[in-house]
Amino acid sequence: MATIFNKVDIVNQYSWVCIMFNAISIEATFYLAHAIKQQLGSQLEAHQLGIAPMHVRVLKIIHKRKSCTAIDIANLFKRDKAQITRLLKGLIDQGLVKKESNPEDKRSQLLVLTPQGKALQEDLLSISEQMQKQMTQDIDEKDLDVFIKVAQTMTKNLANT
Amino acid sequence: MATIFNKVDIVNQYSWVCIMFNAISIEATFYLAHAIKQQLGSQLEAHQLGIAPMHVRVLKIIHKRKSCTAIDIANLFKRDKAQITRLLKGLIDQGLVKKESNPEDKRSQLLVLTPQGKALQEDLLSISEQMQKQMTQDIDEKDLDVFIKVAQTMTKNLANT
DNA sequence: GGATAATAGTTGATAATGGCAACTATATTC
DNA sequence: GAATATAGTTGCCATTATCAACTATTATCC
Repeated sequence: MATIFNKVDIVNQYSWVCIMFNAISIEATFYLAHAIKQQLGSQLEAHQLGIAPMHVRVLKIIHKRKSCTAIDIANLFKRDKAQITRLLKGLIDQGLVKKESNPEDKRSQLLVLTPQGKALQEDLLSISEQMQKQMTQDIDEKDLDVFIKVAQTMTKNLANT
Repeated sequence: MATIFNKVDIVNQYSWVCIMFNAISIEATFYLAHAIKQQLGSQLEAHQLGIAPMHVRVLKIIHKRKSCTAIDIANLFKRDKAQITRLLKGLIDQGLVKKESNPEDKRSQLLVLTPQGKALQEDLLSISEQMQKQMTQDIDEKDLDVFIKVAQTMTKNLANT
């Protein structure tokens, strides 16, 4: 994983970007998303879980959503179904997910976690809770709530095209 | 570009993710980052500018930062210098950026926008202002400020490892 | 001033992410 | 029953991203 800068470096460089740029919320979002991805990647590597960040997100959906199909996941993540097919293949190859026939639609398969997948999901739950706790440290609960609501609204505003 | 869902779909699916997940701010960030990337990609394609989102961000840095070098950009974006070298090569190949020798360090080159690059940068400025305006529609100025500050804090918190 | 260590940038290799087009099998609509 | 739409797959390609090893140069140390 890449060298992670100490806080002074982050403060100085990030502040410069914020001062100099017009699209501050866009840049702030990109910075945060990149930092999350890097940290998640580091954690997955440190725990030697052998999966990538998008795999983690897919496993979560399968774990939580009943009667989950590939097109469900594609729709939830706004991704091309081809990409979801590939991500699922990787998880199936690693024995973490399996397909069951969908009694309601022969074209489609229901996705379920294997026992191994469920075990891994427990580890991932712990990791993401830990990350969430770390990144929200010293942030007011109300401010965090505003962050989530603003992010949600901006996502919707961008979809309105 | 992928089909962009209408608002009802986004509301329903996004709310489900928020309800079901534990790492809500992580998911909200990923959703927003993806939406921004897709919208930016669409705009770049619609305007037939022939560059990718990361190229846009690099051009902005070169435009704004005096005595800009590749390692500066790598540090600002927390990317591997190899990636920045490749991104710059693409921009140089397209005649948007050029290298000048750095009188202070023979290992290093100063990056400047060509007249063509400057012209493009004006278009990009307009596009990102437009996107910023669209995505921040109906959002209280104070809430937007909280969003940016919380994003900044979370980015720093993740760097603190 | 020379040896050693660190740095700026490049290249090779690889992985992760992402989308479009075309296809088959199946479901829906008219 | 024909036409249209959909779920999933595969081929192809692009974007993004990092690690390792390299060369040339700079900084540090003695």
